[in-house]
Amino acid sequence: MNREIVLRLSKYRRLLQKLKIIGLEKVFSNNLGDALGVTPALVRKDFSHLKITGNKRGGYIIDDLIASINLILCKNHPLEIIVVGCGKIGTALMQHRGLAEDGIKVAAGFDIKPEKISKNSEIPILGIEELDSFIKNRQIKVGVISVPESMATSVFEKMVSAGITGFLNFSPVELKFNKDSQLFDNSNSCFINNINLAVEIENLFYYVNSRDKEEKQASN
Amino acid sequence: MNREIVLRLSKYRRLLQKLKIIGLEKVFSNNLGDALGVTPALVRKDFSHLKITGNKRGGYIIDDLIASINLILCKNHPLEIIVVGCGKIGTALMQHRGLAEDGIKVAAGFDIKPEKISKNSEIPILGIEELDSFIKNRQIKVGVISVPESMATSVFEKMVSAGITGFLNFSPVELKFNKDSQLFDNSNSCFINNINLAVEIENLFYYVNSRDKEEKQASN
DNA sequence: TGATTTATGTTACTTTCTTCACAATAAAAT
DNA sequence: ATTTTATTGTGAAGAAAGTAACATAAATCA
Repeated sequence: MNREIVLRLSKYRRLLQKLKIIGLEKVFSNNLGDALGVTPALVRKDFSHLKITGNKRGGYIIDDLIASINLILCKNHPLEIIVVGCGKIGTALMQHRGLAEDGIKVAAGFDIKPEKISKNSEIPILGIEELDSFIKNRQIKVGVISVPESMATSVFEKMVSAGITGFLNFSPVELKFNKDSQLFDNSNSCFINNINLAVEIENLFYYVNSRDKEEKQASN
Repeated sequence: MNREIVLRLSKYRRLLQKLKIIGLEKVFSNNLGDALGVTPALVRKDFSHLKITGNKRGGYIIDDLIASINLILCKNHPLEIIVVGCGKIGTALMQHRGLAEDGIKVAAGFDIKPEKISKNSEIPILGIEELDSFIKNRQIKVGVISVPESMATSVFEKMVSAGITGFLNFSPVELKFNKDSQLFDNSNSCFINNINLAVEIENLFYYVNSRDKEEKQASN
């Protein structure tokens, strides 16, 4: 399934939970569309695609929707991740309330610096040398990379070989899965979400400035 | 211009600077395509779209490419941003090396808690009450929102009315620019990049798990 | 100088995602 | 019971982004 649909599912889910708390029981494609800024037709198509069916003139039952989406997003058991690189961003992520609120648990952090290690914290921080065994023992599948640029590729390869298949990468290196590489056997492939904060901000500046330019032209 | 193209431009730029440091002078669409994981045709199309022209059989001159992209991305003057909400994520961002390395300067942070305020730090942290005047005086156009969910909308509206038009939003609220709202005059519109970390991780779990399911089916 | 090689620039194609539009149908109203 | 209303579900149209392919032209080589 398309990444965009899956992202929308997460957002529908968040919204539906809020509506439920408020006390609503049914919701229309129209409402969900407004909240997400998409057309109601797309909402209905998303649901139809997932075999979720509503009621003519009655909309969708919120509880049913949440249940269906939970099933698809595997939200019925806790989602365990690790964070590799406990610098500012890594630590911020480990302590981020939003994750826990959404049922995501950070099983451990890892760092190369001995002074960062604290095995008995609520979320333990372990040395890189324990990375491989931890991932294998706990069967961790998803990890965050928040190490400096120079370490990113080697950390990535360690994580892949230990069994991680989903990556959220905050290092500026554009990680990509190279099927041709000897390192990875073909049966494996992995999913990488590269978030480069500088690039995201640069991108905003482009649009802000291009709008300013347009306005200047328009005023001439 | 399409968001995807602009993101690729940032990535080309990063790469080109590295190639330049190594000592290269020319580069082929092929090289850039490999590095970014796209087809060479798309690289050429991107450049052609930007009126950047190469040399038949000779590829593109790296210096020229960098200069053209810098112009488009406004990288010839420092890009000043503010960070509103100096919790874990906000602070991590303010001190993030990657931003400075890419010519992005955090002009100030803002927080509601008096104990966080420190007007004389290298990057000052000011109270929310100074937000409006600071944005207006310094003509800041781009801001990061890293406040708790409950504050996000009100902070967003304050920033819009002070003149911010580009937003990187880490709060779980899906901010969107509502033209119909009385709050915003129609001549303004703004660019919002919502990054919901929990949603990004959920998304990875979906793919990781769906691959596992496929494998189980295949083995039956 | 002419042939050959190699990378660009661009047109046409393909694919993928979204919106439009409307038939189907369930609930509500009369 | 019949009509009206409101919302779903979906097939067809449209838009957008990326790929493939090839004519074009510069550089090299003979």
